[in-house]
Amino acid sequence: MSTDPPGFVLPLLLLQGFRTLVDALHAELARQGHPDARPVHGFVLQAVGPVGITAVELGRHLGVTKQAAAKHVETLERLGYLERAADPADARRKIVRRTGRGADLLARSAEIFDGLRAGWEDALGADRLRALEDDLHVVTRGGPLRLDVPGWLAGGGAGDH
Amino acid sequence: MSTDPPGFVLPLLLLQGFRTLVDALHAELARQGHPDARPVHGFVLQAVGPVGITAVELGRHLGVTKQAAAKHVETLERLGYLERAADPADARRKIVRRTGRGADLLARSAEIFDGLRAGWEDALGADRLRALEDDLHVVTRGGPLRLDVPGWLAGGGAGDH
DNA sequence: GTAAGATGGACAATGTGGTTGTCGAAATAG
DNA sequence: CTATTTCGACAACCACATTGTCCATCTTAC
Repeated sequence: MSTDPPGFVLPLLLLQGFRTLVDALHAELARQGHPDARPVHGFVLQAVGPVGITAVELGRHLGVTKQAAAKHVETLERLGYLERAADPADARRKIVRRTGRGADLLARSAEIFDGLRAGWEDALGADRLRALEDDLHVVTRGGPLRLDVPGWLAGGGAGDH
Repeated sequence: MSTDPPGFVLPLLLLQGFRTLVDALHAELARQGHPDARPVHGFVLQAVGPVGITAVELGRHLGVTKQAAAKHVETLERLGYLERAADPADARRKIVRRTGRGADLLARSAEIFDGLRAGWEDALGADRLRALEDDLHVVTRGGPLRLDVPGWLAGGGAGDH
């Protein structure tokens, strides 16, 4: 048996794997009418959910401040992926909702990811891919999805109010 | 047999796995005298290599502009991880080298990563972890390491001069 | 040997994403 | 009815990346 690889290759492989998938996703999304979509957008749209959400809640879901969340909303609104409406029950709240285009982006993303996964299945075999997923699930304990990755990588302290 | 998970969980698992490892690394690094170390720093120090490098070359290795690379060097110099020296053979070049502290950070990181990998080995079994690494190696084809992750996630176009 | 081009490093300006802090309006608790 | 909390907006600031420009220096061609 050969010797184990050094520990530091593991994180590199994981990051590279993530990047490989996301790059492929956006290459295909661009081809399917979403050239302006960026990796973060999927996270935000996912967090918005089917029923809508407020900026504060959104920030809480994503692990960033409400201001940062509001900025994303503004961007995605400009791109036509989100819309905001007043809440009739609470004049303070403005509900952020996905537009048809936003839903389309998510639907296509899901489909494309399924295709990419099928590609991995061809390369690795169904059993080994399932094992890979199961194992990652074990070691990560399925933490919440957070998109404060930029600042996190660079190292700025995160933390809401 | 149960049905396959949707494709979009795969990238999430990979990212979460990466984050899990890196968070654990830096928690331990902070305990071992490197509280200011941040995820990017390891990438930079690794790219600098044992013999030193110029800012332009560094940027090329990392997939960012020379200005961005120079800023990282400036930061790491301030933290005591890097030092710059004039090249006697070429008055234009300034060689960036790791300091003793920089080498120490890398050494400790390698050691800690080994420990984290051992933890995963305990949780998953040696064979399955090896399979996971091998499989990731297959699907990623071992691309170069790039640290333009922040801008990449957000979506800004990358590209040197 | 000198002139033209390429390379390395620094500086300035800009854009984006994030945070803190503050404020006013509206809902809720007492 | 008042006090507290919550939501959204505005302003300022910082970090990191980009492009563009400029100068010094090395290299190459003539």
